Amino acid sequence: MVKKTAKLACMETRAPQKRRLETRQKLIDAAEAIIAERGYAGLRVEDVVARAQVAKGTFFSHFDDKDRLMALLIGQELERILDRIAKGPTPASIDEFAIRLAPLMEYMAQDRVVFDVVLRFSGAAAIETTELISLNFMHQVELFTTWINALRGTAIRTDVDPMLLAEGVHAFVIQAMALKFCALHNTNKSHERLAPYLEPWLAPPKSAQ
Amino acid sequence: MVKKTAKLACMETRAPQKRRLETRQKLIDAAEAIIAERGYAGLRVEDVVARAQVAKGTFFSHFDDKDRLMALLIGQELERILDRIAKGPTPASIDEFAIRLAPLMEYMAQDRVVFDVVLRFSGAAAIETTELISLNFMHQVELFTTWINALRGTAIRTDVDPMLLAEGVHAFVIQAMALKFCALHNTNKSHERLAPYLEPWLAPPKSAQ
Amino acid sequence: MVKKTAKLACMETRAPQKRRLETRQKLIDAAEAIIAERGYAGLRVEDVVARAQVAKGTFFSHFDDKDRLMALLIGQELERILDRIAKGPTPASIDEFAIRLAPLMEYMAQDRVVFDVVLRFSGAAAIETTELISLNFMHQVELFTTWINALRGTAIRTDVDPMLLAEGVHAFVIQAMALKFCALHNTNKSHERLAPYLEPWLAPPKSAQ
Amino acid sequence: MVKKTAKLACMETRAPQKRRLETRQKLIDAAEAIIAERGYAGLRVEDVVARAQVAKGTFFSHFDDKDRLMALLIGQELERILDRIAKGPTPASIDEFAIRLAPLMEYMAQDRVVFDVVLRFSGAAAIETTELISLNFMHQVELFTTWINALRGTAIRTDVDPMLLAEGVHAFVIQAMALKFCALHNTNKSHERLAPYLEPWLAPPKSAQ
DNA sequence: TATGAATGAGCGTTCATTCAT
DNA sequence: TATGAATGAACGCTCATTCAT
Repeated sequence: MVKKTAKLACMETRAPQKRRLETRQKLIDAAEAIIAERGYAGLRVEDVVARAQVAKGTFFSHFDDKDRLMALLIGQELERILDRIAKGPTPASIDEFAIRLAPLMEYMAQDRVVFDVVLRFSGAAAIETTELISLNFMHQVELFTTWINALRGTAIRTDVDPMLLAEGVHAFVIQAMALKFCALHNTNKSHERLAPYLEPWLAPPKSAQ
Repeated sequence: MVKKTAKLACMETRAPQKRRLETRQKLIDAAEAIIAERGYAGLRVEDVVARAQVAKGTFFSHFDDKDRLMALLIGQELERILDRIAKGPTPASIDEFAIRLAPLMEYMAQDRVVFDVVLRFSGAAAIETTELISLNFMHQVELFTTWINALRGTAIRTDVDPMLLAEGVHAFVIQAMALKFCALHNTNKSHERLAPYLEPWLAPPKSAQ
Repeated sequence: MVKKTAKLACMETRAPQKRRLETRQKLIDAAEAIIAERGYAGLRVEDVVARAQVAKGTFFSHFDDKDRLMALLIGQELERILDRIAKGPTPASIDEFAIRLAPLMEYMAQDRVVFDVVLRFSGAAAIETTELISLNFMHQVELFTTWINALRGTAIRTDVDPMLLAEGVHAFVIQAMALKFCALHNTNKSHERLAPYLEPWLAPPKSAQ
Repeated sequence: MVKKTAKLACMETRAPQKRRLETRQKLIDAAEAIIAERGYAGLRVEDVVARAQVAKGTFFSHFDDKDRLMALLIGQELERILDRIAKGPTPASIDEFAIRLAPLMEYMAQDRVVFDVVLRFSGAAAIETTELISLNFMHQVELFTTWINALRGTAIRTDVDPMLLAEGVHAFVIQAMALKFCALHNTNKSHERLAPYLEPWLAPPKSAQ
């Protein structure tokens, strides 16, 4: 799996030429079109290059890997979704918290392939922090922390560090996504899978045990 | 991908003959031996039948699929591990709770292949509840509930339904397993990934906010 | 392909028991039903025995071979068709001759499998004259000879032995059937493939060259 | 059975590169060598690629199918045989006509596999006229017509269109080939199977009935 | 840079036939 | 007799990736 001729990170590369960028975009466009038609699982390098009117080798001169392209595409989409969520109002309750996250979860759980890529690239492979998916995860925790701080003391408990709570939320999001693929817990709405856990996780303890 | 001559669920199938069961066991034994030697990723149908001294056609008359066999093997192993855990003493604290689950998590996270199969067969594909992995997940929740009930009122909060707590624990287990493949959260011990979340999740609320 | 324990032809076999005959008939019925549904190419031993509610081995205790069963089925059908043709009036012209043979040709050319079996069992394998298809071929030549004799001197030439002519006709029938599978000569009606050859073959020579 | 990524007929395919042609030839050569050693029935894809020192995938990127390769090989051989026949002198009699065709018939009837492939690819499957076997059949009729024209008026009748006669001859050739597999008519020499039919078919009518 | 031919290991499948019970 | 589990050799196919031009 290790690329033999990995480009050195420090290598001074002159600005990519216009033609190269165009080719890259053609490939991305082709891939997105195919995904729109056939889903992520239906994405095949062969089809991408055919659609982009480009040779197979060209693909691999632009993307190390098919998975790398997917990670890029998925990362972009995650950012778009998170942006849209961030632009909305801060949730006023825990329930709303869950609801606001629905689009993110829906997207991640839509497809086994997305799920796989998200997991793979959110972590291990992502030491180079250029990986969009990893960045997005950080953005998610940041957003959650903001929200938690806003509700802290009212709807949200104060006995746990907001950051840890945020990470926990993120964990629940991932888990709820994973459970999408698990019939045992499969209710229809993703936020309905999330909320039951969010409540005891975030709510302030009832006064008396 | 639909099996052409799938056996009808309602079909009168008389009990398999002794020889059939023996052959099945030979296949399973062969597969386990190969996995022990070369790991799950090194399992090849061709080797299994060679080792079991059985024809390839026989393999496919017993298991739909290589993945199906793996799901069976992994399911068995999960049961074995869970049994061992269940036989041990009830954990006395939340930390111990996490520690006791380590073997389960270690096994599930040992290998991407196991991880994949567990996820795939725990859920979607497992509408047929014959799937061992699904069953094992239920067993896990049962065990957790027992433990939670045992600690309820002392180490564990009483303001949340034990069953829901148990499901939450299971969710954290899965998530921690997933995070094994995620460098950002990758600490060495699996229970160390689990514990930070288990504490606020299970512990009784501190007396005053 | 040679059966190891072929039954000796001279073996005194007691009359088959009723149950055996019933099983045999169940198999034949099942096979015919499947052929009606899926064509000869779709006939699989597995399905036959399933439909007949009989074990696989039973099939082979009744028919040496799948092909043997097919030869039986096809032979029966050929006899039925030839009988129907023979019951009709003697053709009054060469064209009619061709037309009268259409049902036979249509049946034989309907399907590559039928074609194959007919060829195989009309000849080589058919040294045991019990083979229905071989017998049917003889019946065909007999019928043709009758017809040729009826028209001899009027519509049909007298300079060639009627028997040879009959064999030639049979040859043309087979050939026209074969040509069904050959696009170059593929006109719609089988008798239209036959007639052009029958005319110069059977017609009396025009008085003067 | 429909190829998933069948190349569109209209697709702009630039001329294949030299290397591709060489590989193709390697495959063909390997196949021919194997056939020479083990006969058509002994041709196995695995052996072909092994001998050609080429990957299995490569085979299928060159030929849809094992049968397709065979059709090519057989078509080539038929052309070679027909060329040799065409280079010889025009037959001087009907008997010679039959004799001259012997090599063609011998080749086609040598082997059930060849016979099958010839029939399958001469016809139905051969709508794409690229199929060599179909082309060869046309070439045969052309050659026969030339011969018939040469003998017309002396050894061959004038009351039937030469082209129709030629097609009839071709039909007889095919039929004689088919009858090779039919014991009832199985004389040793193929032209001896052909001649009896050729005589009344081609000869001028005797002066008086 | 771009090209596109080649790679290659293994999977899933087929199904008539055999044979021990 | 009937049973049905097992056989087994090959085929077709996949498709991301490599690499020489």
